[in-house]
Amino acid sequence: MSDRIAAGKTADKGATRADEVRLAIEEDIFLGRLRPGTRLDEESLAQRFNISRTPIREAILQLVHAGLVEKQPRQGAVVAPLKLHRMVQMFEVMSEIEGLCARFAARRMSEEEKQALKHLHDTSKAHMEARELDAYYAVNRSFHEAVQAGSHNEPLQEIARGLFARLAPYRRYQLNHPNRVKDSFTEHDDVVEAILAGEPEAAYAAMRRHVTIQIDIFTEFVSIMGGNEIQ
Amino acid sequence: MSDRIAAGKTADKGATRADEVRLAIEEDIFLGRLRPGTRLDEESLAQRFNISRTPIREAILQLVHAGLVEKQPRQGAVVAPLKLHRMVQMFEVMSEIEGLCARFAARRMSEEEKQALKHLHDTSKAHMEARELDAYYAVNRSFHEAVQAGSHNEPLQEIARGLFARLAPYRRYQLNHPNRVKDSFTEHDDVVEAILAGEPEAAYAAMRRHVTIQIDIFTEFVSIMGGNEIQ
DNA sequence: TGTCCATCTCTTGTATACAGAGACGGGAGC
DNA sequence: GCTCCCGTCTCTGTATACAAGAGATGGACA
Repeated sequence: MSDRIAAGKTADKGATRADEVRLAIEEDIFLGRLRPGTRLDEESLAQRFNISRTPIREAILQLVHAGLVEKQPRQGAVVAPLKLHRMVQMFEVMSEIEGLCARFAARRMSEEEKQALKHLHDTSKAHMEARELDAYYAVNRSFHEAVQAGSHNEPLQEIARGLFARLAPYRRYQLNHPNRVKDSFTEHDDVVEAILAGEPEAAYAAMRRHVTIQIDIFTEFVSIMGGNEIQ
Repeated sequence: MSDRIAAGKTADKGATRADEVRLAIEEDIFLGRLRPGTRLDEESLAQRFNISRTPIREAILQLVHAGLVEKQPRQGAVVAPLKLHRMVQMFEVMSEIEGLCARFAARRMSEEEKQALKHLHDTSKAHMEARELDAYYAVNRSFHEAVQAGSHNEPLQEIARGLFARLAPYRRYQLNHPNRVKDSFTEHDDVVEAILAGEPEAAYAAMRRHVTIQIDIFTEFVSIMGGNEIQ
């Protein structure tokens, strides 16, 4: 049964093989085991998961429509390599989308949600002070997800998740920027404050600034690398 | 070859049968030939297009990920019926996304693009005065697409297109609202003016208002119908 | 007569076989 | 020695056959 699927989190009960494969490949992309540009060969994937090509094809199609994989008729699929200018555009949209989430969150979060958000933020502070990078970034992701959920707008959350997924493989590049963790925490601080105080525009501005700074760091990184296509 | 595909626009040269089927079904949904809630039976679709179930399944999967179709494992696919509160949320996001497009457009549109937008707007005025409803709404769509393209941000355009596609089957309901065409034109007028003048925030506000009004009309329509699920 | 259970059928999910389009390499010609 | 063309070969796209789950239907029992 599910032992046929080698990697990744276990899928839901009612899920099909295709879904399990999709989750596994998705995780491989997130974690960098599959780098952008890597070819996805149907036959070898079929062998790896010990199933036929049919569900593999379906999984790949789903990934194509999630934007994680690119595919051209009769020329196979590769993990989507993002062109630089497109990635900058995506960050640009991301900053607005996340800002929007924060604006809604400031208006709509329940007291429980606000407390949960504050708790997440406090946790990340502990990780920051202990210099636990990986833990900090894990909580960081939860933080953003909490704000997104706080928007109480599902389509908006889906858009945010989609953008996040497509940018995820590139986020690790900013890990090593000097003082990034400390600055990031300070920016989060502004966001939390505005949301807890129920100030939509301040929350929007703070979150937008936070994500925009990531664009700066990213383009800075790219200009050092000098490449037009990151892989 | 392509004569196997009965309906819709002809697909690209390199396209697969699955792509052709997807386009055909997409158009059926847009034009209301397939109403939300309609079951998509793989076998009968295969017969209709005179191909096997395999490409049909791929087409359906693509539609699922475009949000036009919903699917549960082993229970088939139906044209996505939107829950009311979800639809309102989508309009809510749409107003922000289109507002964002307008904001970017005001900053980034070239002189040629601005002239083309103005020309579209003038054309719609003629249709309005001649009371040519269908023509007006066709140009209306082009108008919105022009603004989206003017944002010069592809991911943003994709998001806007996706939302538009999912809302398209429901838009026709506002056709008959009293004075809607005239009001709509006036709202467009504000948008055009702001964009031509290069005023991002005014363009954002005008476009946001324009789409928000559609939400009002829509909810008004729904409250008259009284249903929780529109079909 | 109503309800519950078993079976049956219909539809989807998966496997496998086949066909066709590009890619790649070898050989021939310049 | 280099280039171009043709054949082969691999991989994707499609068809078809098979398996399995979900809902329907009918019968039996209360």
